[in-house]
Amino acid sequence: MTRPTIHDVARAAGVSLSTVDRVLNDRVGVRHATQIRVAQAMRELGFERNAAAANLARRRQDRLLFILPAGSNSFMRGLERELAQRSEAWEFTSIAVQIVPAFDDMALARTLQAVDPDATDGVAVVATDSPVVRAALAELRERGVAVVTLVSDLPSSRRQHFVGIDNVQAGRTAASLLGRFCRGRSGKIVIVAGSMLVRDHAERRLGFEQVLRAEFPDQQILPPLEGRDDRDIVEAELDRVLRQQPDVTGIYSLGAGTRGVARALAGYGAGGSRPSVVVHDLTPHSRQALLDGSFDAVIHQDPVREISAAVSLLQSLVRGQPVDADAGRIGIEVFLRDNLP
Amino acid sequence: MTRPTIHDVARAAGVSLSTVDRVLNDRVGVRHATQIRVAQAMRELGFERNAAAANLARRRQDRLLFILPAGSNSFMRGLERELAQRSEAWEFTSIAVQIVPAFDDMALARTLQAVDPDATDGVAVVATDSPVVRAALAELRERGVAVVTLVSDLPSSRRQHFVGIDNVQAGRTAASLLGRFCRGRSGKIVIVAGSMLVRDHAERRLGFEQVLRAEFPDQQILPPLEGRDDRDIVEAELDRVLRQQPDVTGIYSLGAGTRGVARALAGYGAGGSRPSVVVHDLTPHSRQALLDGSFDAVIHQDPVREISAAVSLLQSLVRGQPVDADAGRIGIEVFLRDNLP
DNA sequence: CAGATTATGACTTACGTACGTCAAACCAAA
DNA sequence: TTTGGTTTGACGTACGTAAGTCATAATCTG
Repeated sequence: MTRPTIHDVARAAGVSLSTVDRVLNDRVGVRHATQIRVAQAMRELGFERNAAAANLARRRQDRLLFILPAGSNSFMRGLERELAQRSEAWEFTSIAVQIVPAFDDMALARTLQAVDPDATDGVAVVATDSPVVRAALAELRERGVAVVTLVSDLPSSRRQHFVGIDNVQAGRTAASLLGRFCRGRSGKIVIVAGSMLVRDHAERRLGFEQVLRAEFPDQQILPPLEGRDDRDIVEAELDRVLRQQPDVTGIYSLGAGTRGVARALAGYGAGGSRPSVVVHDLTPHSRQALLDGSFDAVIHQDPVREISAAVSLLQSLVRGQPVDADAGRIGIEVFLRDNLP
Repeated sequence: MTRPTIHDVARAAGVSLSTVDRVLNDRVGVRHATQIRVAQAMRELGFERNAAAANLARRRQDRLLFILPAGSNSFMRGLERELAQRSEAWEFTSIAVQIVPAFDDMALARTLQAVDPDATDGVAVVATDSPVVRAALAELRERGVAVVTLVSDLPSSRRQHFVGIDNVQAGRTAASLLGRFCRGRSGKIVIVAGSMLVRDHAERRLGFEQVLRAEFPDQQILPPLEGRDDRDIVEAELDRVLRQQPDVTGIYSLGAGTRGVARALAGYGAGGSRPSVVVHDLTPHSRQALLDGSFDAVIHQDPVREISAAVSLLQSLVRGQPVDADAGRIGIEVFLRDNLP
């Protein structure tokens, strides 16, 4: 009827509460045979540790730190807002946020070095890809701090997990959509990126070109524009290309210069002749562009899920609990005008 | 530093623990002025009730019941599996599942009448739209049981909330996709439904036709097939239509006969001339069809979110906590071959 | 102002687990 | 048998809140 407690386990296994506790929390001083007996009893009774009571008794607080890039990037600001709003939503966990200059690996490395291992149990970091960052991250792990990367990964570093979407898949998804949208109108496709030095952008481009080349060979991909996630640069560059190339059928914006894309397209009006447009990240601006029909689709990663996945993953790591290999994987969302949340 | 407790609140407000408890749990016997003082102190200290401790002390179990239709519908079986697997995942909540014949309003009404209000605090039901169901549901509410509808709504009934996707929006999304996929190839669009007597199917059709008529007027919508969610009927009917109408450019399957759609399309091979296909609900079969290229997109509702939204909504209702008006709204997901989870 | 009523305080027990201390029991080797 | 180590049990306190009892203080009623 009611859930079994450690008392029930103790009785069933014929041992004392202390021994059950020792087994449950991997403490030393239990003979192997006894361990087996207790584990057996737990299985038979279907015992599950009451997490509420456990957390209450263990008056530990997990202290987590999130390191995010500065700048006007709507997505990053969304993560920050989410962290601020829900910082009290996790039991027995305190969350700090630190903002560092964007695209600045030295600054990020310095910040990582300055993390106090005695005041921080785990770190989630939006990684800039660079050797100094890798080194600082490894050192942090040496000092016993759990580390996961967020949004943009740093593979073959000592980070324990990555939390975010699969950016190659995201690029492939964009190509599947845009290719279908442009079918029957062969022409040129423009890719608008932030910078190919950022890992997630490079991966998105890779996936996009894979699929478009293989499945929609009548579309020609132009060399990518690098807009540095700046709306003015993006607008100017894209405007130039659209003037030079009259037969652009599709635009894929894989970075954060979305407002620039919308402005460069303003000339087309509502006519059916404008290029099909797929961009990343749902923001007030991309939402508006979907609604007024200037964008066709938005590929999105949900900040809410991203944050909660990062928090629970770090909690598990810090508490030494086992974690799934793909625990940090966030789904890629596709929004059209009609399924906006 | 550490979170304030009721002790801190008591001290700050100059009252006893008992009084704080009385205020916190809306018990009688506190003068209004005192209430204000305590509430003020809570606000100033930023007090938040420790849910773990509260649940531990209040040894209540919320007893919830899920009523699902029988049959081979993959989506419903997915919900059932999810409930079975995670029935222990919610603290202080026990979950029971009851299966009733599908599309059978009398059976559903009888089941609702048989619910024991002394053993059940809340019910989530996949509603069949019918007066007897409405009546049984109203009666259940009279007897003090919280009720939400799941997946398929029953508006203007006494259910307190609906948990699921907005099915009109889902239909609109399908049309946005399919219309774009078929652009440049004007022709006929086939809608494959389960039954127009089921509310969610009717709503999806409505949304689909709205958008397709308004934005893609060169496509002609054929009268909907009613396949009763049966793969064999769907296959036969669709096969017949595809033979009679040579210029079908798109298919929208809004019910659960997905396997039948795949089989009817088998004749087309991998050529580019097959109709574009959008179906509902990600299942092993629709996933396979996406992967081998016979479907273009899947509109999905996530059973995991559906269940957890229903559980936490019912918990709030049962515990008398305030709930958001749109707390049960689940996002509409779009899957292509490349963003499959 | 007595008496009734209401508001408040003081205190207790309980929830299920963590964690510490101490002593007793057990076991193996000397 | 003694010694020294390991394993186990008995017990207590703590976590923050819920919920109860009972006494007393404050306030209202007539």
